[in-house]
Amino acid sequence: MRDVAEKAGVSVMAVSLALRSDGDAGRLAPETRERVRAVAAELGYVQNARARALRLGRTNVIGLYAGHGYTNVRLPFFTEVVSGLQEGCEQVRRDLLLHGVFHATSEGDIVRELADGRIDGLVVSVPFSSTLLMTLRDSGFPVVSLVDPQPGVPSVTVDDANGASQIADHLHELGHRKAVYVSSPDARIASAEKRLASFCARAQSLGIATDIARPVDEDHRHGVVRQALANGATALACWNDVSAYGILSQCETAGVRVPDDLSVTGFDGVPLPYGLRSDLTTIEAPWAEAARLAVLRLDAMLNGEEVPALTTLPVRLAPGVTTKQVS
Amino acid sequence: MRDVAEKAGVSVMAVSLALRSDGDAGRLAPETRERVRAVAAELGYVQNARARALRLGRTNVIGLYAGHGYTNVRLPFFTEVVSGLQEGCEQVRRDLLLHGVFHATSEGDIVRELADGRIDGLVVSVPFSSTLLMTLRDSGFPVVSLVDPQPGVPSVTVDDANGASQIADHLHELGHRKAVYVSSPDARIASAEKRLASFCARAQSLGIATDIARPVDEDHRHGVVRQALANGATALACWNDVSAYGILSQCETAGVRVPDDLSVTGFDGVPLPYGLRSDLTTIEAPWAEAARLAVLRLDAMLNGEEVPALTTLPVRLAPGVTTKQVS
DNA sequence: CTGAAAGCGCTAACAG
DNA sequence: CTGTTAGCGCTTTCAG
Repeated sequence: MRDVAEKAGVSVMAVSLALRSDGDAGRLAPETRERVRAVAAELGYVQNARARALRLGRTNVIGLYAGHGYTNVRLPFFTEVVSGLQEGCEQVRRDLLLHGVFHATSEGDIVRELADGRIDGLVVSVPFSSTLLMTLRDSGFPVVSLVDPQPGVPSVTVDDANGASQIADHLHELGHRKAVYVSSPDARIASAEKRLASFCARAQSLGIATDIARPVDEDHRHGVVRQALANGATALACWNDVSAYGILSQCETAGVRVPDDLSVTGFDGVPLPYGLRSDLTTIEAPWAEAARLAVLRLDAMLNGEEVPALTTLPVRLAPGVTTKQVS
Repeated sequence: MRDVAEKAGVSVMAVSLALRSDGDAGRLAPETRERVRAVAAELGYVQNARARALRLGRTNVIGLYAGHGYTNVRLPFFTEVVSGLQEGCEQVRRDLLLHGVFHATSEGDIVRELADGRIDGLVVSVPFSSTLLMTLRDSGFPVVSLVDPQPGVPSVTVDDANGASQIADHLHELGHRKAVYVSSPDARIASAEKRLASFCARAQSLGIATDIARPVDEDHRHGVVRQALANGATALACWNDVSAYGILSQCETAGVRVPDDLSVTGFDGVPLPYGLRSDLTTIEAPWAEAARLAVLRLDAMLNGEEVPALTTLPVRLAPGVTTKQVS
């Protein structure tokens, strides 16, 4: 920068001003400005992001925290989330940092890493209230919660209750009168419990008898399928697609035909790659859009704007071939 | 930091030393060190990454460049690549930056952004020689190329030639004597051309007559399928899985049965989500592993070590149900 | 409209 | 073994 200043016959200050993209445009004579820019281009000068970050107190980078360990983009759900974050980042001209270091370290270390200034703010996706998130929030670090609303943290989520109730409606229309709701083994997951409660409430009012299962592994899922059939259930409503595909896989090994012997539904509705059609009847939730909005919220916070405490996006039923009319 | 120093009754310097994780451990009395650490913990002090980055001249962050626009993690190929990069980053304790800003800007701006110090090095995945990459390389910026080897840049790739030749062998064993190779419409993609050349060479020596197609869109792919059947071809070998799934989709709309009427093969073999089995006969290429190695190479470069110019990973045939014996 | 000085928070040198 | 000095590259006062 000093080189540029010397060669252009101005002060370092002037160079700094001349290269400012939009801010204080009027402070420098257009002529000087252009001359400085020309010299800078000639010398191949690029502003140093590190120095800038230190001086300005921000990096224009936001991070993603999705629990200990790095985010598994192989899970379709996170593929969508990361895609949405990228879209949002492009929109607000920021970069996205995928943290790679907080595996197998203490929670204190993780907070330290997240709040050490390498990012300006964080999108958090943890399924239940975490002390880590609360620590971050209490320290005044800008955080937005995705998926599961967290107290005191602006959140973006989808309408779990409505989705679950749409599933109940769908099954009712198809004539199902006995179902099993396959929920998460971990009862702390807020969104899962919301779906469960909403499904059961709706099912009850529609006259669908509902059992609840919380399978923890493949064997257990196998048992759930057998038990359901033994009890005369005609449908299995799963709390998310991952769980639904697990059930489908067990049905296949057990020789249970879907949807002839049993109807199966999921929740999330993330598109498959390669344009492959998903056959699963599910609730399509706009996770990418939710993630994009989370970035916009975070950006607004960083700009000192007020942001809504909660944004809930609508979901819709996507009928597949895993549900059918009860004969 | 000054607060910590005062409270512990030492100089700022001592604090800096005490908090160093591994480096100069012996320079400070263990006792002082512990005292300082205790005070730091008490005050909730965290080192400022921005200041550190400026002073040390590095950020411990590496970036990914996969062409203009942000990397589409929805493409299974990039899902694998990003996963591999994450694994590598964890291993070398660095973060991964997904750039969000270089969409719709000039190439100069992109180079400026990539080389402005926000990242220490870059993993590049571009299918053919790009001036951007050469500019970066010539400026001495640490770069590793993934997928397509680039002159003067350490590269990690998979054995395209061997994979293509395995496909030819497979088709030959199944009795195919006439095939169409479905390549990329863009003849500049080095890996695609390598696969094409290797397939054709092997096919010829095995006595398989091979036509070449370079379909640009769905209509065109439709034509390729019809033409292939009209010409008596019994197999379509596609240069990658995306292209193969496109062909399969056209076969379906055209009422062409796979593999009864036509065998179809792909290349990449990326696993599908949800444990779904892919039915496509393809070449499994370890892209995640390649990406992980790319990070290790980059890290080695940044540590001033010598790195091999080219690393080629082996691939293997994964037979599916889209190929069968010619009757 | 432009320049000079001060400092963001940290660490590498050198003294003590 | 510890403290002092200087400076990474930039921008924000405050004078000119």
